[in-house]
Amino acid sequence: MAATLKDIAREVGVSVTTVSRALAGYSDVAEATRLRIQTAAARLGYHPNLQARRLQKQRTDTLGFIIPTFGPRFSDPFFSEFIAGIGNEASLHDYDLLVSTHAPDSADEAEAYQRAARGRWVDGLIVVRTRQDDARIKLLSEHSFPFVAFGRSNCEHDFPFVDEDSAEGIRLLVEHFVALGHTKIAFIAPPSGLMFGHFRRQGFLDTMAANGLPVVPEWVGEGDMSQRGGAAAAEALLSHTPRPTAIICGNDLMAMGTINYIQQLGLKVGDDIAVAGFDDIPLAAYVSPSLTTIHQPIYEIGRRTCAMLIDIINGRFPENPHHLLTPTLIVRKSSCLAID
Amino acid sequence: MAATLKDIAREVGVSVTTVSRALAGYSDVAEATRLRIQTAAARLGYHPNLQARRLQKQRTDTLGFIIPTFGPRFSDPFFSEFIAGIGNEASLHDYDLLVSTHAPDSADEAEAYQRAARGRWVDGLIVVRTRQDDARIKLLSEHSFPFVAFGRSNCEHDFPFVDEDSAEGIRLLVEHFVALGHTKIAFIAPPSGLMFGHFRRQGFLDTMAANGLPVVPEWVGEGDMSQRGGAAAAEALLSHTPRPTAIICGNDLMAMGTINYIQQLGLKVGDDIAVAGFDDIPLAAYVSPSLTTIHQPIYEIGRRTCAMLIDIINGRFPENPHHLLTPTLIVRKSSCLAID
DNA sequence: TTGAAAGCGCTAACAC
DNA sequence: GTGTTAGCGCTTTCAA
Repeated sequence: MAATLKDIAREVGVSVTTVSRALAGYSDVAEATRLRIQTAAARLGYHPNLQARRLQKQRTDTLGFIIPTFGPRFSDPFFSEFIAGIGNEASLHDYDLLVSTHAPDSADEAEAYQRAARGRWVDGLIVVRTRQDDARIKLLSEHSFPFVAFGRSNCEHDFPFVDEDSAEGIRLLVEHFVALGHTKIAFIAPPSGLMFGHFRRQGFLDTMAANGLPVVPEWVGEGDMSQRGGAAAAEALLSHTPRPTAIICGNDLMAMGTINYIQQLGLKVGDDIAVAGFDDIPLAAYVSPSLTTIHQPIYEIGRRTCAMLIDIINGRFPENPHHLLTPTLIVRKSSCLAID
Repeated sequence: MAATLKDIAREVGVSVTTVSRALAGYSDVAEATRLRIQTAAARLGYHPNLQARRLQKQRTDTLGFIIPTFGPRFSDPFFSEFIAGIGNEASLHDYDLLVSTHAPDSADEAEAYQRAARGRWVDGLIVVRTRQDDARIKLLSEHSFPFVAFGRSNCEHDFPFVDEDSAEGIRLLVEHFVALGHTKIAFIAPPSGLMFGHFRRQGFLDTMAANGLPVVPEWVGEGDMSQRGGAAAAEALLSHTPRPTAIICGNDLMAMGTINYIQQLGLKVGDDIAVAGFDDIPLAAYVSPSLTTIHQPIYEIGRRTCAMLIDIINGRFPENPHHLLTPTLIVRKSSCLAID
């Protein structure tokens, strides 16, 4: 069906080897021969069989990204932004990107990582949403399989990562509210099994303490990172008296759920209750009121993570394999309608 | 490094052939032998080399999805939702999903499709955002390369697709506004090079005519599907007098940009000016005012597209290769604040 | 029930 | 400059 080197060789009357070298641009081929070969290749519509090349070269020129997602869908804008980053960086370096989704910590997921680490499925992996005692990191580290994580972890292995200083981000948010005069500040944390959930929660507790503010247990909730989860956590928080006057949410999606719930109560966000999120997803500026949040350059993080991985795969181990990015506070109306 | 069939064969003292058959579950292997082989395989941590298997089997068990995107990023939630659909369906059938991004109609994109069609890069492709005289469809059809499109086209080839009846969706929107008493209705169309842009525009013109309403040229704009594009088009529309009282946007993102611009003018969306979108992205319900729109079950469409492709790859050509889905109107506040 | 041999399409070491 | 040979790891006739 598709033309092979053999077809070209037969056509031109040379050996398969010569064709291979001519097309690969080796210098030890007579220009005349190369020309005839190139012509024939073009005429036959030759494209190399990638499987064959990969088997021979013992590399797939493919990167893997296993999305840890519960349920059938991921509506989390984080992933699309991140995929765009790694995808574009990968194609810049002629790598393909293989994407699949598996529930976090499922047998399914473990199997996928096994396959990657042992089956030459891909040349390297990108790991996101790092977890406490992350089994993925353990496995890959033990197999010395190339990978880069978005997120730190608490395991004994040292591994390359890009991460954002989540605790610092939360600190900015808390101090923003303190500066606005708030003292009754609530927090809706991401799941603490996730490392960034842990860091964000810790950042909240530390900054509250540093400012001499009390942490009311009823004002510290937890949500599953979705709008629905945010709304549910907000409902729980706000059913207690006295109410907090400000709510920091562990991510933007939960902040949107929170805003929605507050509005249902007939209260005014940014006036009666201040709200902030974390991530600065593209729509954060468009919801109403617009969302005060911490900017994470997800696209850029994706690119850097991917670039680092490609370096590692090609034996260029980075001098500094631990990138910790400094977050930026984005003040919008949800924290105070009067601002701006 | 990684264990191969040969390693197991040496270990157990049988031939590679026997190991292969034992592991593949063939019945012509003595149970005792199989057991020894399985034990050895487990102990050595054997995982088949996928490249080798693929080369031999002449199939990759991989599906390709080339995202047509301008610029460095795709913040369009459509893609993440769609990828989730195809990704999950693919993994259900043990297919991998290869994702890459290329600018529509670029040389780059053409090359990627060539590679797919001729280089045994993937077993089949999913094509989205079909275009007028779509070169991708032409190429794949001529090579009889398995693919399924999300969207129809105007080319001479007959090909399998899943699509939504965009014209019908717009009809629902126009008649919704007509029922609310609007007569001055504007439209911000998606690029007409895109087939759904064409259908949506046509749906608008037809329904306006059917209702005896004038189509004012200044009230028909076009945007690039982004918030920014929507805001720009809205600005152009609203600079004319008289102003329209309702604006139908070709997608939700543009509707959000439009809403934003209207609010900047100090006007009230759903009161001074009614706005509607198209797609029902997850956040449509969360923006303020919530967005009247046409629901497209993107996730489900992704799944069906993918399922159809897998059927085709495996020689099960569908009885009906043309799925046209009926859209649903979702009425929210942006079309009329008074409505629930 | 098992093994030998061939071949998927490509690359690379080595000879000529 | 070019060809011969071998081999990547696997599956699959075909014999034994």
